[in-house]
Amino acid sequence: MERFNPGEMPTGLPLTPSDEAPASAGSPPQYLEGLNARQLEAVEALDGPVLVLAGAGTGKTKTLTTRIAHILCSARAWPSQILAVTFTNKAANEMRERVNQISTLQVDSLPWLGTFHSISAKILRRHAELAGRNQNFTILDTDDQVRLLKQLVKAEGIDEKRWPARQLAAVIDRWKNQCWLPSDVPAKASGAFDGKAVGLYRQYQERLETLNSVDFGDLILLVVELLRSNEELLADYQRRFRYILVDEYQDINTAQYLWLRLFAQGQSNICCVGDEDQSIYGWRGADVGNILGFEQSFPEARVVRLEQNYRSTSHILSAASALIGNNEGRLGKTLWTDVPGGEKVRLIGHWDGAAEARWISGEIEALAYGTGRRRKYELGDIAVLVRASFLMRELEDCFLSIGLPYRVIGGPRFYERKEIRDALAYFRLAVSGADDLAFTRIVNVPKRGVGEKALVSIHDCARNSGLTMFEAAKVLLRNNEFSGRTAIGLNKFVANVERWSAVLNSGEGDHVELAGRIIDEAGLVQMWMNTKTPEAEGRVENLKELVKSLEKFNNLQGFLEHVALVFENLEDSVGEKVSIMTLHAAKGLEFPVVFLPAWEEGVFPSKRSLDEMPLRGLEEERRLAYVGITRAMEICTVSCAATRMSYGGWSSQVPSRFIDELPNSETQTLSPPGLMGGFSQGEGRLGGHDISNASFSGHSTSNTYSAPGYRRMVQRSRELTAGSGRSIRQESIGAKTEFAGGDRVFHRKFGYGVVQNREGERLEIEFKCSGTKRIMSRFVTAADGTES
DNA sequence: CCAAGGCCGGTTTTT
DNA sequence: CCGGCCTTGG
Repeated sequence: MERFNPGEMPTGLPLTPSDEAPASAGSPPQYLEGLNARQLEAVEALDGPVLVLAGAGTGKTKTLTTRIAHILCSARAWPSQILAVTFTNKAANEMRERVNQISTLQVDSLPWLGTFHSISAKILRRHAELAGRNQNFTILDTDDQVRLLKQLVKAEGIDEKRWPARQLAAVIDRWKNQCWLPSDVPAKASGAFDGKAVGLYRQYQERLETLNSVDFGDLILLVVELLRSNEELLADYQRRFRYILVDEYQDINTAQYLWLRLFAQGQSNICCVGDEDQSIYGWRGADVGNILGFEQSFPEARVVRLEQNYRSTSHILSAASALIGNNEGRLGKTLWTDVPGGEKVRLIGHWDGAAEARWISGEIEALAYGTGRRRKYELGDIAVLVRASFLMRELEDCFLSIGLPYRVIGGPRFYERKEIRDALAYFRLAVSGADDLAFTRIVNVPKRGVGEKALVSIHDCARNSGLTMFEAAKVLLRNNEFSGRTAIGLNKFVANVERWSAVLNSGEGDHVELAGRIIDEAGLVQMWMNTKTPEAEGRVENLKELVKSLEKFNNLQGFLEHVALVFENLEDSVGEKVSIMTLHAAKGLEFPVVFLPAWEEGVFPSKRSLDEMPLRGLEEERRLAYVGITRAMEICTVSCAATRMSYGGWSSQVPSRFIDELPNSETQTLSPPGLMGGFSQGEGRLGGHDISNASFSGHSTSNTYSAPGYRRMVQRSRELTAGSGRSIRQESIGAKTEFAGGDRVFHRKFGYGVVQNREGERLEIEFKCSGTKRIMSRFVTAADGTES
């Protein structure tokens, strides 16, 4: 159907193309069936601002996509008149797919459905000259950003150690999230970097402009600036975007809010969907205040609450609701389900992280491979969600050792890997010799004798004569400025790049083949094959993968334009596997079975976020806990350990306050065989929960628990940790002895030893069996000399 | 110019 | 305990 062609619509078209309305009048359209009353309300409230507060598992995406379908099917707007914004490409793709599924009209494309960043890039490319760029500007990622800043910091003669470029990048990023250009940075905020940050920010922006580049923050910021200073343009976009939809509204930052508001001031048909209880990105600039203040920002806004949950059992829901009820800054929702019953949230304490991992692996095996009624789950139905990625290690170690197939979601991104970035830099330089950042990155990768000194002289030459670094290198070569090895290496490099770029410009030959040749001739493959580290093989594989992925594009340029913004992580979905990921990565997902380990003070809630902002930090951590629990459909297990190894040391852990906040009525406390929670919780309680009936699964995890030696160790540890308090609100009142050198001590894991040295709380102890370790004094007790 | 060893520091992560 | 980054010695 021609009318749904995504092509550009002329501006100033009739407001309502209703004369061409599809035959949708009469009985309610089929796509509205199956929506509940609230969802229907959210779909049909098309005029004016709408805030949809969509709790976890309440059909948020369904509502959003149906709303788009409804706008289209009722002929309120053309596809090109709908602005639909998400945060991730994944969400955008899913939405596009589901609109197509719902709509029988086969909308092949909604041109303005995408992430904040990709839509901004699209707008910016059209009007690049107004932002001091040309249409082919490149988008720098964090790595490029830091490299560039490092150069500037160095040039300013600032101590790089005291003010690392990373930190400066973070400051600038924060300012951009606030929508502040250098001139907008308020005096009271400009103290960073000894007050030099604003100046560096200004230089950085100038540098970006001359490089014809923007960073991620600029995409939003520059679009706002563009529209603010061009009334015509703004009016044009406001007329175009008749309906605006925003996903995950709780995660937007100030710049994104201003961005949205500019577009929305036209028609005000803006519909934002979000859940303030799932706002977990405050640390990177997201401001919950935006969703809390929606009704002030958009007066007359209609608020629709989606509270019927279709995901979790009632116990899981109630536990999550009770937990999040402890937060102050809420608009308030009460999730409910009409499906009764289900398993209570399971709580269990362990001796240490390894025991916790072992227990989880045993449970997973029972659920997936076990016999009897419990065997109703596939590995793919099960997820382990952790607060921070360092917690994955112990799990992985354990899963590996028992051969339990798992997959880690959200590791390092494909295009952030060194080998990929190097290859991309070669492509960039071949496409544009002016890409100085690419040049600096790879001129000596692999090593070809072009070191710091050579680079500086190339840089100076380029600066002094206004050349690109690539040109400058050629000039210096011609003038014989370099000695033997450097000259040979650089000459070959220059010749290679020129040859590739000639092939590229001739327009002949296959770009996939060229890419392969570049990687090969540059010596990247050779470089990695010569490396003997275990991951080298994988890197060569990744390079092959990169070349293969080029097949989906028409040319190198097109590929590079997309690579910064939309490069999917290739997920290995081969076979059934348990998923391990961070809580952040789990947002938006659901699993029948969820394990939530390491709920311990300091880990979760994380000490650092509490230190940074005690109140806001705690609330965000609590929302993270809420996100975790609400991922579970049927079985949710929260666990903690009494001891955890980190940074090579051991530390004694206290159960998270969030465990206390789960009501007794919705939880059951399990105990691992032969061990009462690892902690000695006074009268057998875990975070205030009675330890009631034993493990649900009936399978016995491991016999090691009942081995006599193990039992003795547990017994011993119980005595030693007795009185360590059942809640963090109660400080440890355990025997706090001051130790001195020469004292004989006992440690639960390492056994008997002698104190060598003391620095405050830190003891250096030489253990009889385990060598010398550094231990906090509270983890050891005085040994009475009765060791056997 | 570069490879090997010491030292410091170390959440969460998308675009 | 690990990895990144800087210093040192070839």
